[in-house]
Amino acid sequence: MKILIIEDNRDLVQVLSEGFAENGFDVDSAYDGIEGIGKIRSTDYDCIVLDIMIPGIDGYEVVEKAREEGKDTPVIMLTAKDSIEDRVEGLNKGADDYLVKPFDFRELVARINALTRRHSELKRPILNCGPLMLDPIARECKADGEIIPLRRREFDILELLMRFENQVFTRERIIAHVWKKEYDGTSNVVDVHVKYLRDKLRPFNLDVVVVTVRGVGYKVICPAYE
Amino acid sequence: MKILIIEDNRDLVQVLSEGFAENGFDVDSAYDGIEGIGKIRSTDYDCIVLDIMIPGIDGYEVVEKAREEGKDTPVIMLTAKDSIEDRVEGLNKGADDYLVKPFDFRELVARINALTRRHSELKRPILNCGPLMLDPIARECKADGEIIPLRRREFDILELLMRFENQVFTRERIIAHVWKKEYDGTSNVVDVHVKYLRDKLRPFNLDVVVVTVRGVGYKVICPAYE
DNA sequence: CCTCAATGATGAGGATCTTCATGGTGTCTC
DNA sequence: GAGACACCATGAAGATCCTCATCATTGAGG
Repeated sequence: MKILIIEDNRDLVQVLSEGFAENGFDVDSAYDGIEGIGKIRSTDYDCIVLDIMIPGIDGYEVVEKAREEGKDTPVIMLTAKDSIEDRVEGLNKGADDYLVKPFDFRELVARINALTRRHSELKRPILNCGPLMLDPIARECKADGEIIPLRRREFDILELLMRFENQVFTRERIIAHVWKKEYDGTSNVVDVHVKYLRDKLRPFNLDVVVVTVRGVGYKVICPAYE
Repeated sequence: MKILIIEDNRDLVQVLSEGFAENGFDVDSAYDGIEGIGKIRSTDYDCIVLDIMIPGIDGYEVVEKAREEGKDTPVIMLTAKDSIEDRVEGLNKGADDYLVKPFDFRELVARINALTRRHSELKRPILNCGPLMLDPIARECKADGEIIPLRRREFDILELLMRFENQVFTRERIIAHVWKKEYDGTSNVVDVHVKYLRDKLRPFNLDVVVVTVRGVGYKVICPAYE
């Protein structure tokens, strides 16, 4: 299993390389877009881990170029937290999954495995829950083919819950994942955004999808399977 | 020079350790609060790099305990992006500086050097510019002793400019530092927040402190030295 | 000096997010 | 079943942030 890391932070590259090596991956690296493109051209990788903010050609263009040249190697993008929302077009250029910095290394490995496992079938991870569909890359949420415009918090919460369907998340864990900070124990932000989310799903008779688990937290269920 | 890293992400610990070693530091590490406290008790470090979100006892409590026990070793906190604002009290528990993840390794080294150099004199880095004073740890901005309430963006921009007084920052660099994303070239967010900032400084005749450098960006000057 | 174009400043409006207060609902005990 | 309590849902208001359109300023070239 051959992996290419394109990332200008050399320290991060070193950590990742060692981590991957421990996981039995064969690792190669590039420190900017030009070098990255070159390596993609000359070698067949099983997966590419690509930072967006790199010197010269940025990550989006790297994916685009790779795709134009017929490479369909799975690509996981690393992105800073705020870059997500306003880059939807860029995100559509062909990446298969993404991870927000700072991230958990185990999660990165999990996503690489998920992508390479199903490589050659459907790649981009689309989350489904009955008629509800969520595309984390396009950052789109649809029900019955109709786009439901979600705001950042709503989207992030729904994505988290849908990635682990039927698994309960405490407010702490939701805050930690979505807000990337610790829970002070008093705020009810999560509740409020869950309400917003339900309000938007209700017209599709889907608000039951987000279920309250009293005394614990929230989870997403797929009503079709009930 | 002996440094202790308290951080649960073992990969990050390894990167940092190696980086520090290259800089001639003697490195020790702990993976949670309890272990950290223990090591602080038993050893005299020159500096402690401390993540806030660690298992068990969190970073704030570690600093607090260390200070209660009379340790005045400089502490640099690592914090996720959103944790800043609503943790002012926690931040006041005795840390000397902080760094927002994801950060640049060179910046961490620079801050360690700054802290240890002036250890035993004034430690906590207070940024001054004539009558204007900014405390990044307390997240407070004062003029003539009076607190000027700044919002997140305003504070972050002012802090960046004041850390490098008289140095021009382009909108790109400001966006990269404060928003931690790349600049799309169209938005005028920076301009707007600079205006907000000036509006708040004007009552103190301090809006001239933030200077426009036409065609380039903004910088902070200290009018007293003119 | 005048004009034009580029650049920055500003005002207004709206989108999003958060907090707070209140009321409802489930759960436990007696 | 009634009451007490914890937990959750909701409405409303305000804080913060961002976009857009417009106006002012600056600098260059004629």
